[in-house]
Amino acid sequence: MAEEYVQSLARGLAVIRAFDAATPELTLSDVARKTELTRAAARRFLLTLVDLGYVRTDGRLFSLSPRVLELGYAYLSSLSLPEVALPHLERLVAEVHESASVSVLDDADVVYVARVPTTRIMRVTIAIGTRFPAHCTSMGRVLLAGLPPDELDAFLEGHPLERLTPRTVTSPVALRGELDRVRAQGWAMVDQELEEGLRSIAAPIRNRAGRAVAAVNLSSHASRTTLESARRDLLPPLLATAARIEADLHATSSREAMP
Amino acid sequence: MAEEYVQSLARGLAVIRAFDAATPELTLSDVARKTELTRAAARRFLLTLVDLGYVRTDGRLFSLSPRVLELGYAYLSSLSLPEVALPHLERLVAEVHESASVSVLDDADVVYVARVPTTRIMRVTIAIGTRFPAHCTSMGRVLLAGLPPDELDAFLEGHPLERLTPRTVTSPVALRGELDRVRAQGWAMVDQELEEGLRSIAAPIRNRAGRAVAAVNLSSHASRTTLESARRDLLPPLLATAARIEADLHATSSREAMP
DNA sequence: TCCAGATGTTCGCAATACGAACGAGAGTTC
DNA sequence: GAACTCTCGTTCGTATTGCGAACATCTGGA
Repeated sequence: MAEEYVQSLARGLAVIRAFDAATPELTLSDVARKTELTRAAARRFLLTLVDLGYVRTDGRLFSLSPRVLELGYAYLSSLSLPEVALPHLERLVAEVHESASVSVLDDADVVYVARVPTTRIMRVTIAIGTRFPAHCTSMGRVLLAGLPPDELDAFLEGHPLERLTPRTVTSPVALRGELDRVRAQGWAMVDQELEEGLRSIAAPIRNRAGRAVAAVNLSSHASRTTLESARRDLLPPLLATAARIEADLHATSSREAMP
Repeated sequence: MAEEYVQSLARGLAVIRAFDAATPELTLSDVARKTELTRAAARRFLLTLVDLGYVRTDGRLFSLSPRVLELGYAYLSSLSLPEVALPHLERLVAEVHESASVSVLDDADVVYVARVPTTRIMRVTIAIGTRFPAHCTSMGRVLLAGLPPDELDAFLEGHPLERLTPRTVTSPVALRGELDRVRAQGWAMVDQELEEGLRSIAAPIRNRAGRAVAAVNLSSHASRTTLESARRDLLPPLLATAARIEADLHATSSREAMP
């Protein structure tokens, strides 16, 4: 913990995060238990959030209000990438009829910042803000491949590679080999390492300095796309889309915060 | 301001909101100015947010980190509607080839909580969390039409109706007339009241008690859709989709926080 | 080089946020 | 019905957390 640390802000944010899919509505005491605060403290934070419009209550149960999206939206609106990328994703999807997404790297995860879905092929829904482990996703692979060597070393040392399916690459040596290949070919394909049946192919989006700062991908299901057809049919339009997004981002880069 | 109010939480959240499209990166002093805090206070909040991973800094400029999406994501993941609705939107878009969205009412705005875009037809990009004034949007119309009379009275008294285009309905009497029509026909069409050229058609999504708690819409451009063809070609699949979303929500309503 | 203005930082202390104790409600037992 | 126990939500005296006045540093202009 830093010296200059406002404990009340940290506690208040933990109260926001206490609401999730499993517990969308909570009593004051539930929140206190979940955040390990006293009931009096939880009450103060909840009442403050209600006053600010971020939380609603019927007098007993508390739940988040749509206004809390404003906080995440601040990030998206501060970043030109989603807005620039979305029309290109729309065009790509109209061409190949598979879901397309853009993500950035944050710690050990990729975080989705733009998406045009077609038909659902995963067990879980992907939305803006969804996070997956970088090591077993196609977009994560191109982003990791673009890290400077010291940052990649730090990543591998700091993050054990979790196994999600029998195919997940979990050894740092094997992953380095995969990333070498990604660097050589300029794109990544991941086959059922995140979820059984899920195939995806990704390309990097680079800034002016040539650093991969985001990734764009297409995802499909193993039942309708062979590895060969993905490379033949999906890769060319994907690479073209990445290039177009880059060109647009460079054209606007005098006013952007680029990841 | 309520008695039980944690000023530090409110201030910290204002710091998050200080970052936007116009100012994605800010110095400590910029943040202080923008939030009307002292530099010392702004510094403490920024350092706290950096420590929590929500803000990044190069030592001079601060910017939001993707992790801040987690705060908005808490709302989306706490609400079953987006997850239930998205597959239905995907199917609807595959059928009619126009962008489809779901939103909820929050104060005087509709807030987008799910979306499948096709081709962009508006000047601004719509993302999850985007807010538009309810009175001049098709989804806002069906949601306002579903308010109890006392709540609709309060809305009209508390919110002057802003004019966005020459066609925007800005008189409370005229809007009441529109809402009467919406109630009678069960859907709403809005023609270039939000933005020139934008046509959209919306249907309500109701909870078990019959209250319109969300809305689903299709949007198109005046250059490619007549009012007549929108009603003939888009309305039937839209209404069918609303019914399907409702059915699915009712099936899961034992575990949901429904708006 | 000097000065003024702007920026970032420190540390004594005031006021903000704290939680122990209280009040209220519900359920159980005698 | 009374008494007791447990859980929940709330209050208010005060401790400690967050405060900002003052200091330190940097930058640009004369």
